[in-house]
Amino acid sequence: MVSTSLADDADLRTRDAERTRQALLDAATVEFAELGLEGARIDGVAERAGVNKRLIYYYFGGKDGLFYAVLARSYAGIREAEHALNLIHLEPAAAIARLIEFIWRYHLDHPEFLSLLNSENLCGARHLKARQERRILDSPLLDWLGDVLERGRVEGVFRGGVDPVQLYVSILGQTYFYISNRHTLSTSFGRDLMSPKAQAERLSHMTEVFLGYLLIN
Amino acid sequence: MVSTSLADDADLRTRDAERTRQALLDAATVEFAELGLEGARIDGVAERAGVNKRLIYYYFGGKDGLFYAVLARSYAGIREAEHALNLIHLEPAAAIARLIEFIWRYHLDHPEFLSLLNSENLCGARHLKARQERRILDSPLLDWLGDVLERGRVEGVFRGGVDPVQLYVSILGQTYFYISNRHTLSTSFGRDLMSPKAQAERLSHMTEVFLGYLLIN
Amino acid sequence: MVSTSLADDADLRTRDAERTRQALLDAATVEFAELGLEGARIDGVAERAGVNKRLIYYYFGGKDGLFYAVLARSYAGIREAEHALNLIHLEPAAAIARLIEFIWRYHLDHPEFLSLLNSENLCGARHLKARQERRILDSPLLDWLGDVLERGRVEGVFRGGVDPVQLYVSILGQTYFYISNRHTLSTSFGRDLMSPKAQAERLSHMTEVFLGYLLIN
Amino acid sequence: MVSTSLADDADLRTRDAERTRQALLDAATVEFAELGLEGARIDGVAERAGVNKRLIYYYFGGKDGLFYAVLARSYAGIREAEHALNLIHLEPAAAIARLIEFIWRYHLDHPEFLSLLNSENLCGARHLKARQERRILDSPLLDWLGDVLERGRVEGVFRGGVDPVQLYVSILGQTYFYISNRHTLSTSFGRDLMSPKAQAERLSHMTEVFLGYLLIN
DNA sequence: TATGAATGAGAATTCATTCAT
DNA sequence: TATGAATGAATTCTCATTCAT
Repeated sequence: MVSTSLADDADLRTRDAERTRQALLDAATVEFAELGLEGARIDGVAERAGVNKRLIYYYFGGKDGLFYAVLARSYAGIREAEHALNLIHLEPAAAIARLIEFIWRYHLDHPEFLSLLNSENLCGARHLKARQERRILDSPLLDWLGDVLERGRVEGVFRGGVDPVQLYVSILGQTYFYISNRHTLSTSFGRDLMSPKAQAERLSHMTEVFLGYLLIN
Repeated sequence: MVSTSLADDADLRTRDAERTRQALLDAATVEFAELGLEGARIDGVAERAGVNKRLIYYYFGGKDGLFYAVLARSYAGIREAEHALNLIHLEPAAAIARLIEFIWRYHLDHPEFLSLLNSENLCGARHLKARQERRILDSPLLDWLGDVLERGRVEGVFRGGVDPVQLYVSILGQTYFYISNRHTLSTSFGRDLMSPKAQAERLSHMTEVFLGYLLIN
Repeated sequence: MVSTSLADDADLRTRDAERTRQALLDAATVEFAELGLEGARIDGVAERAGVNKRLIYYYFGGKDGLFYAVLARSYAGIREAEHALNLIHLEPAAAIARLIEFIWRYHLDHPEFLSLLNSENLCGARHLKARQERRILDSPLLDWLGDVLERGRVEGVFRGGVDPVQLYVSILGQTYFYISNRHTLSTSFGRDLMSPKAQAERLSHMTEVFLGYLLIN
Repeated sequence: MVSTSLADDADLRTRDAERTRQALLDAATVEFAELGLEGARIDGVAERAGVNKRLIYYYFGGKDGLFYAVLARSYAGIREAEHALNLIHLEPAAAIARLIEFIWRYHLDHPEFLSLLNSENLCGARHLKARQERRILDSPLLDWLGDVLERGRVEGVFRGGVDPVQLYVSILGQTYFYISNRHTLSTSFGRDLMSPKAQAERLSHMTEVFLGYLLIN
């Protein structure tokens, strides 16, 4: 009853190890998102994870390694979500609307991702540049957006000459800025930007802008 | 162009409170913009300013007081620049183009302002909320944009029903995000986003989007 | 109307100087009493006095000089109060009771004096030892107590062989300790030691003890 | 007598948490007693203890936590010493004399305790009030004194109507004040109050006062 | 794999004091 | 006599990281 087979022991250890890693990543995601790269504390992460802080060094090498792991996992998360999106069988206009809504919802649901990106940009993207894992940065959305724009042009509903990269950045910018800067914006405008009504208005405005721009007549 | 007058140099050593204050604010603006609120160091600011760090406490009370002063001065700077903008005597479409260009140029020329805003948002805008100096947040641009939209609508060139606040935030978002997230974006796209050519393309894209959206026909 | 005679000017200046000195001493007395010698702040004193802190150096040379001045003035205060006490025309027992009451009241009314003495003792009385102003320490009470004890012995009402110094210290100790240690004592006993009732009980207890000890029969 | 065993020295370098804690408490007791709460230095404590100062924060949270720990241990020390005192099998008068002598000796041997209490009172007993560990403050002496007074009264040797709390405070006051204020008192009187002779005289005076007060006839 | 103990460099902040006017 | 500006040395406290087990 006390002894277990060697294989089981190894298994359990492996599973615990993985659980510990995930607990650390979860905790670190919150810590980094709330406090920024510099503001986050190793002790804070360990405490949130309920784990000895020495393990952060064991698993991730240090604070920067941990941050990179968190960031990479966040990118992986959005990549995964993107794959669930299917624009091909939608009409061009509907596809654009769907894309905007997807990005908007994802940013709303994952403000921590925006915060992590801010941190990464503050330090000149040194974590991403250090490791050349370009894969995690490649979004299929860009290609799909290109397809949709082309399809719309061919069908005569969209204007031509639209750079998918520029448009993609514009969509991201409109959602990102609204959410990431909500505190200063709501202080400026004296409005709650995050009420359900405000959210709905924002989404319909964005959709209107981009479709208004793209659609011919 | 680089040299400063002897008088300036000499005066820096004299007991000129205002000059010392400004030197600290200049230094702190750079330090906070480059390293963020948490990453900035009191020693770093003092060294950049060539001033005893004790004076930071003497004049600003502490790191947070200094940050607020820096932020407030940055807001004042953009407010001042805005006043030089004159949209009234322009046709609606030209006024919109001018507005977009103004914001774009200002953000390009003052990336430190974007960084400061990111820092302020990261901490929930606690500095702005602590002092209720709402004045510094009030931009005349919003009113002017409202006027332009209305003028365009009356003249029959712009669509109606456009919320100036939403549009203002959209314009800001498109410029802000491109500049603030340039490091991760350029890593993602493998493009230099800041080359003169890229800048020009970005501006013309943005103008196209918003005018394409607003203009009827 | 604008010009005043030179003499008046000098007078006014002198009077203002004295007022400033007194304001500083008043402020410092409170600051030192509340926070102790080490806990007291030069800035705190200047602020309480509503005076530039440079003047502390001008008038008193520094923190230690200020503390000594405060202490000396406090001693002078109690010496002055003592002179108003007249034990000679009282019967021995009444004189003792009067003496105890006087000390008790003075300590109650001047807890800052106790605190200052504690500070001075903590640093080995270095301020008093540095200047040999023994005069300020000489209390007439000791002589008067000696007289009363002798008178009582001769009249056959008091026991003999009582050392006035020991008795004086005992009386001081009983009042001093109760007041100086009131915070820990009241925490220990869970009683408010400073209510009027508690104060009255304390005084009558002390009087009882010392008269019970001294009186024959 | 002075030398410590090799084992002790070696162990101080090992990772013995309890030993480190005690070393810090010993060092801090001296530092706080000599310099007061405000005058004591974290660096001073660490240096005296031969320990990294970071550990003060690790074990005690900060200066105040350390002070409380020191104070609590000091209270525990006197509580322990008290338990060795046995008054029950002594005659009332002898018991009182024994009690006075015990307190006197304890204060003489532990002047640091008096100093710590002064510090605690200076700050309004905030450390004790913050934690509600009333137990450490409860002395058995008070009950025992009550018993002795009652016994004496019943046996007809002591006067009645004596409040044990008042008497206890009086005894404490007489010993405490003499020792705690020895520097100013000896400066005042120009006598060495701590010579063996002076100590003996003080003890006999105190005993005489309280027995003179209590005993009938 | 996991952990409590320990550390050195550095962080913000404080403080008595002096300078220049 | 008075004052705002300036300073250097401390002082408390923090932090990422390593050690020993």
